Amino acid sequence: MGDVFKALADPTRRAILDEQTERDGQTLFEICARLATKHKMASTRQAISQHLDVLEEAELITTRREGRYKFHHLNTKPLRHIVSRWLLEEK
Amino acid sequence: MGDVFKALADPTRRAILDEQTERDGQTLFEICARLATKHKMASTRQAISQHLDVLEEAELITTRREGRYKFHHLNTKPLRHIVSRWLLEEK
DNA sequence: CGGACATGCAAGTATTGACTTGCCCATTTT
DNA sequence: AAAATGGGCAAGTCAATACTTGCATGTCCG
Repeated sequence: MGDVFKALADPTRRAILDEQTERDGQTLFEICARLATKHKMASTRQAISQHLDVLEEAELITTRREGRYKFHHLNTKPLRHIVSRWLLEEK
Repeated sequence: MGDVFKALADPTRRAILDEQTERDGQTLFEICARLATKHKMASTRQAISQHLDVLEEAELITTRREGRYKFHHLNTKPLRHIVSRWLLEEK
């Protein structure tokens, strides 16, 4: 399994998570388009595809194939480890 | 200000935060010693010093000088941004 | 079937980041 | 004052990572 923290280290990947928060279940091309317009990030399809691989290995997103489409879904479970590791004593 | 997520991307820095959680207000040498023994991480003083710089820039630790000693204190506030960014809808 | 569409794979480049090495400064101790 | 102690600075090395480039595969639609 991949490293959740390393997956979060890249700003483009965090923008992808933001985008998935706003609209879950997007395809690669949708993510590309919305990153370019809404987040002003002009990354190539291949670059974003590799970012998605990293996020998937860290289990921050899950994927579902349907014909030639591949949909990406957000999974926030790994993020809760961060909370339980250092934020146990919430005020 | 530094990048909180990039600061968290390194396992040694995360171990430092763990160590500070257990015992707050340590000096550089104390951290070196305890990382070596309790966390089995044999890093040099300079390496750890640089990690502490990164953590301080990310405001995950604050420092307090006293004579020739410099004490390091944990600050979890930046971590709460993570929660508010993706974990708003807790089950 | 053939072309357009959505995605995957892999090698190469380039930048970032972790660590080393060597020396320096300030404070305390004797 | 001199040595010991705690920490800082800066250039260089090496490995990890982000991105590019080019081509390949599978699916849908006419």
